[in-house]
Amino acid sequence: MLTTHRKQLILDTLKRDGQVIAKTMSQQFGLSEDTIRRDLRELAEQGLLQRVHGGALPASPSVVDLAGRKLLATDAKTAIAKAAATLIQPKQIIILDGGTTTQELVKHLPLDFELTVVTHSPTIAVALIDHRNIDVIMLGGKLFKHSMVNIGAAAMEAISHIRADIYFMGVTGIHAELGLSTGDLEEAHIKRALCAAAAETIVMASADKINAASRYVIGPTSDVSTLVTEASVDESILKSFESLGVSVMNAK
Amino acid sequence: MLTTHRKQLILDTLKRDGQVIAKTMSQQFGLSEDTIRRDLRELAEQGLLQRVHGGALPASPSVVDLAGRKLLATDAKTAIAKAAATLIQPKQIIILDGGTTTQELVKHLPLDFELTVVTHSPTIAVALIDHRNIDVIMLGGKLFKHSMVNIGAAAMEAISHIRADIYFMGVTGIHAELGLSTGDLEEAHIKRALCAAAAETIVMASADKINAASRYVIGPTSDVSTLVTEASVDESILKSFESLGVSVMNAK
DNA sequence: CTTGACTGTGCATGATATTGCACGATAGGC
DNA sequence: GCCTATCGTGCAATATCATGCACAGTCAAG
Repeated sequence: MLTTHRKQLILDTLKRDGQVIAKTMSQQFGLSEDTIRRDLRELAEQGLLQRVHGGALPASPSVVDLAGRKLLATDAKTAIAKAAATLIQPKQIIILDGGTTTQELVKHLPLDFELTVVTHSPTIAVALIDHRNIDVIMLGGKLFKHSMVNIGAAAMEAISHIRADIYFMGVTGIHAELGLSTGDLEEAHIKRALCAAAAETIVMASADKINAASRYVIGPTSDVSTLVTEASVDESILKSFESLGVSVMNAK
Repeated sequence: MLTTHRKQLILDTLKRDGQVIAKTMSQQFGLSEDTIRRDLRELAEQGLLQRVHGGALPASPSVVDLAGRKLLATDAKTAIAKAAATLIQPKQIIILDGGTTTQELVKHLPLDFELTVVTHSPTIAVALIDHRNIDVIMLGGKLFKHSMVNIGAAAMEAISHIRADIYFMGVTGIHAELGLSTGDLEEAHIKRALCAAAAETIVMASADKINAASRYVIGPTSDVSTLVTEASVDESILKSFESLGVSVMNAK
């Protein structure tokens, strides 16, 4: 048996069962555990799986995923969301991204505010339950649970029928030269499309997102009409955004 | 068993029951309480749970609870949902309506169940957050807050691209002669379309829905393959359903 | 055909992780 | 305040791991 073939079988087993146990594999192939361990080590180096004591798990660790799901908004996020909420006029049509900051924004809208909200996040839709005068338009698609937003072709198609006043975008990074970025390719596509579907785009970003860049680019920073951020951000950096045509709003 | 896997199961139990008891877990895994305690300690260090005397509690209030608590389910509904859950096979594609009963059904699916769920209800989508092996496809549309489901032309269009194994339908009334009915015209349209998009339709209905009729008709009762209901319903009425080709399942 | 470099494998060895038990400390019920 | 269940820590036994090395098979150059 080719080692490449064996490694493929290990990956297949991992995909099927969600885990691989070194001992079981060694028995199955009739080889020593050492050999399997070597395979696992090599596959781990290639990032194809995650090594644990006794065997291996899929590369994207679900435990980390659970750990990363912090729904707690910081004070800064609350302040930013509150400031951003003042930019909304009654009866407008606005697009809301998923994410904790937009979630906070919803909390700062009066319960009888008149508005139409377009969103691809079921979490946002649920958060708007009690706002009796807000019409919610949901964009469908495949739910990307990491960010709790719908993505994929169906989402893109749905966006193409939308024309909104404001798009409130959440980003992983906003950089004067490198532009807007996020951690997932599909999400980047969706955000780009939403940006195009709205007359203006407002980015809400806490200090750690400013002049940071992530893996996938959404578009140039000049696409943004207003950036809402914290007061603690360096003046000169904000100036560089303003020179790109972005009006900066400081939440205190 | 991998220790990582065991920890995952502990977290699953915690999510499902809202608490974990060290003694119970040790018996379940056939390990000493010391080992469980060690696991709990480590998980607590990662902030994934909160350690208490005798076991552990969730670290932060669950999103599922926040969304689900508002709608309280009766004992009958719980029993019906539990029975209905047994009709689902792994790796199937199922359509879930909105409503309290389907919400209950979600709670009875194991957290590692493999499934594709199509839904037009953001509430259901949010409830499926922790089911790591369930792919969620959301159908967009205009959110009808009364039932928390997406309706309208966009929803209809999205449905036309779907082909599922089972559709779990919630109804306001199921009547031997008057058929299936619901309180909103748009919803009736959607339900009709979803019914056509699935190989079989399962209706979950508590006693008060049986032989009741509402304003808008979804379709004939013969469209239903299985009716899941309570034991308290009159035998002769259930017989009348069976003569229409509906197989009746009694949740006790 | 022979030789030597290379690869895949299994085994030995010391290192590390996991587990169960013992024992004293602590918490919670009454 | 007492009693019991639970807890944390240290320790020993076992399982699993990484590393180095030996051996067999492959392949290509000489």
